[in-house]
Amino acid sequence: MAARGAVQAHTHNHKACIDDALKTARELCAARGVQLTPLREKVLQIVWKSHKPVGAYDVLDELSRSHKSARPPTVYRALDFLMGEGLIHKIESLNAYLGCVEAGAPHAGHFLICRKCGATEEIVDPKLEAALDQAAKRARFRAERQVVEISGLCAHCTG
Amino acid sequence: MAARGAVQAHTHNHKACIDDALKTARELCAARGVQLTPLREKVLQIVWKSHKPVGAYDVLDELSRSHKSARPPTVYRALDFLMGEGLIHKIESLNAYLGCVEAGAPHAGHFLICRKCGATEEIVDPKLEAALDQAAKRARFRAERQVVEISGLCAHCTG
DNA sequence: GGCGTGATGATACAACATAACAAACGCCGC
DNA sequence: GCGGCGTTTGTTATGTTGTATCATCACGCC
Repeated sequence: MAARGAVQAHTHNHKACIDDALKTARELCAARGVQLTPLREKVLQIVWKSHKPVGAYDVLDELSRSHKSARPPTVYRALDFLMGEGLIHKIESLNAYLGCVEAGAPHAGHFLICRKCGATEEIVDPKLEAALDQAAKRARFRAERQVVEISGLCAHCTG
Repeated sequence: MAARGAVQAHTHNHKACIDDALKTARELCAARGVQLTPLREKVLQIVWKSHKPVGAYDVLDELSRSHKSARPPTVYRALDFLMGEGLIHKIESLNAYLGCVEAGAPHAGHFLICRKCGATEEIVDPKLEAALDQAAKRARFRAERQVVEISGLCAHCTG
């Protein structure tokens, strides 16, 4: 499935990737009894346009084409909803947002962010999760949220 | 030494902790031939006033008492200098800054952030570092910077 | 003295995010 | 039908965080 696991951002079929993400989102929201309204779905689609994190005001610019009344709160509310449902992540080090490739499975998001091409890969690594849990446990710290963002150069850009 | 390793933010002698951090900073800057000017040292001292991350504009408020001419660029320039010398870290998830307890030893900063009391502990954990390196390596990603911020409740606040 | 470099002063602005209240919409019980 | 309620969206304004740009100052050096 195009949107799962280690996404090859430079080579994959991104249209299928978006379609899949939107389909998953519709199913999840239906199952949960929450409303993935046209506005929210449009925002999700905009965030998914690439595998690069997108800023809220970029979303707003794009959204404004179809939604003339869109304003910052319009966008932030939609982003908050989507984050609440686990459909997107916020990349804290960039103040930007990214589609979640594991929507539906509760998880912390861990990311590899290429500073050259901007492509950002969400990684799922049990060993890393274990190491994070252990580190918190050692300090008798009750972890609730993990922000793990590794920036550098992706395989494609070092090549 | 008060400022080293796992700081017990709730119990330790913080005055000694600040003094130690400032002393280390002066020594490091002298050794490197860079200028820890009075302005920069004052900013460092303000950041070190607690073990809670402090916002740039909070630094500015505090700095203004002694430096009437201080403006946002004044503060951001000092913070940039201090980060460049590895004397403070930026906590991305809070847009705030924190004194570095391992100044002088190049390292990624990994943090445990208590959402209740705000105390933020910098952790040094070789296993976590190894897990992060491995995760990047597996994706053939050349890591340059790591942002690792775990928020939740500290040992003191879980009771 | 004149020059180069690094640090600070000063003004303006850009980028990111939220507060607060109003209006619209669907749903449900009556 | 319609009145009340919860959810979503509209609207205006403002708060917070961070930079760009150019001027000025201090110091060492030849």
